[in-house]
Amino acid sequence: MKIDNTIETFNSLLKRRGFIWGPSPEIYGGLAGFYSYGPAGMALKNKVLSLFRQELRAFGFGEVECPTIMPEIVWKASGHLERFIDPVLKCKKCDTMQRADKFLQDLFPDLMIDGMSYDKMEELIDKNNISCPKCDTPFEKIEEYNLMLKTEVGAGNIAYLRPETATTTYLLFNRLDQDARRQYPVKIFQYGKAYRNEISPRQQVLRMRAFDQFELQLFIGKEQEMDYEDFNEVKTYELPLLNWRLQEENIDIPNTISLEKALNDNILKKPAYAYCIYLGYYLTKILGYPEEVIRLRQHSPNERAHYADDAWDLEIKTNQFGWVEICGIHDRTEYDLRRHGEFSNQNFEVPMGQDPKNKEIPQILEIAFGPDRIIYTLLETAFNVEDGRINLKLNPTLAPNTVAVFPLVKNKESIRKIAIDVHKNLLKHRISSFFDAAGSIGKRYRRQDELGTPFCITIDYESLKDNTVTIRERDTMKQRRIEISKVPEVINDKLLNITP
RNA sequence: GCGCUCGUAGUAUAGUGGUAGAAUCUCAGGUUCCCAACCUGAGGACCCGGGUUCAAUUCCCGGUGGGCGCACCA
Repeated sequence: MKIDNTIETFNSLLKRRGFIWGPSPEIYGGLAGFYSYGPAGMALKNKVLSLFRQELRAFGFGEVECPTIMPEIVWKASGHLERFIDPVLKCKKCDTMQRADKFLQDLFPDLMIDGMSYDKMEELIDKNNISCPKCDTPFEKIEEYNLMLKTEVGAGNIAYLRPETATTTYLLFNRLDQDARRQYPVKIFQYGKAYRNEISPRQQVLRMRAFDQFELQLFIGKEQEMDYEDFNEVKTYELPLLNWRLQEENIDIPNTISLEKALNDNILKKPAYAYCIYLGYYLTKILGYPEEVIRLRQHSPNERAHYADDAWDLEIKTNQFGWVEICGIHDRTEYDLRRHGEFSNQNFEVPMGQDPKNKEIPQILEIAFGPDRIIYTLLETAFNVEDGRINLKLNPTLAPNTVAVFPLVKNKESIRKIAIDVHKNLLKHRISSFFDAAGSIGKRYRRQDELGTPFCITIDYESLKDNTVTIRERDTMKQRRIEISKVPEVINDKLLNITP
């Protein structure tokens, strides 16, 4: 097939090299919105997750894991049952579907549609003889479209697959409060699957019906939010911020300013929230995205989720899909804990300051990553074609294979033997090494370039004489000779120099 | 979900009312060796179901999946 610098070449690479396959199950024709990761994709994903876990330990976060299915009451309390079910109007004739509330709001800008009952909406439709905008046929009655996947647990207990991991983390609040010995902020993250019954999933893994979330939560006091110690360490960092007022003026170039200035200019309100924005940006940056493809975009007030007081998306610029949200940073206030306290009859007020009598429900700040979107955008931004050669310029620490080892020729037993020894020694040092003897040496280099392997070791005739091998770097294709005994050490050194 | 459009080896494609052709790929053997070389041999596909027909991968209908547009996107 043709190798050129196009999105088609990239899309076929994803499949050919075992990054992403689907929709799954492919042999049965596939189900829209479900994808599988191949070995290369999974290796990359695992390396991203490991890096995140390692970093978050350093930032003082603990990890939890909760069930992906929760009873109905949880989603009543969280507000998802109400907000994730959309009223829809279907035309009797042409089957066009409209979202009832939005449709009516557009027709009656002066009425307050939000919160109106379905009966009231029907009444409004009847009174005004509203019909399908396409074919002028009357609508069917309002139906519900539930974005949550419903299931039954045991006999007849209604439950839902979680539409986000965050809520399940909040349900542990009283445990976490004790576990952390009331040392606020309590910092917790959860990684796992979430499910949404998207009406029309498109854009590959960017909008799946079963997807990963990696969500960080800060449980924090109201006062602490405004006077947050850790913020001082990061306040001078400059971040590309595109606030909603800029967007309203049709400006889509972010303002790169320090967090301190953003607070002073009232773009951000709370130092602790600003810190979360920094943390989201930091975790994104260490994955190796170039600066120019990252921006932080604020939601306008009517774009925000039902629980959010402020919301910023961390977006990556892609060729295929434009700006893609890979992380959402939300100020969820005390909404979630208040609701779960109410619905479960628990008292979630805890003393947050010096005075044990002064109790409050903690605020929640959330940093929610979509690992699948990370994988896609990492691959797309790393994809390069240079003179007909595909080079996947992944961050070397994240590449599926760290090293590949080749015998220069496959039919010289002495050379092959050394190559296998070098390969095994690398594995012994727990360095991801891949052995390949098939095809010409050039072809083997190219195969690894397509996987983003940063280093290739080749054993040649000279190796037989002086115990040295060549190490070739992916981006420059330059090579130099090093001693066989030093191979793992050299690789580790190189990785260390690149690691953030 | 609606409309338009498309679905052929792993990948990207040609083509046909009488079951497919080249490329690349994969495997084996040979040869060469530091950037997709060459030779020999082999392997591999018409999205699913129904209909029309003597015969359907091809035509029709339905489903399903992709792309685009509309709607939706916590």
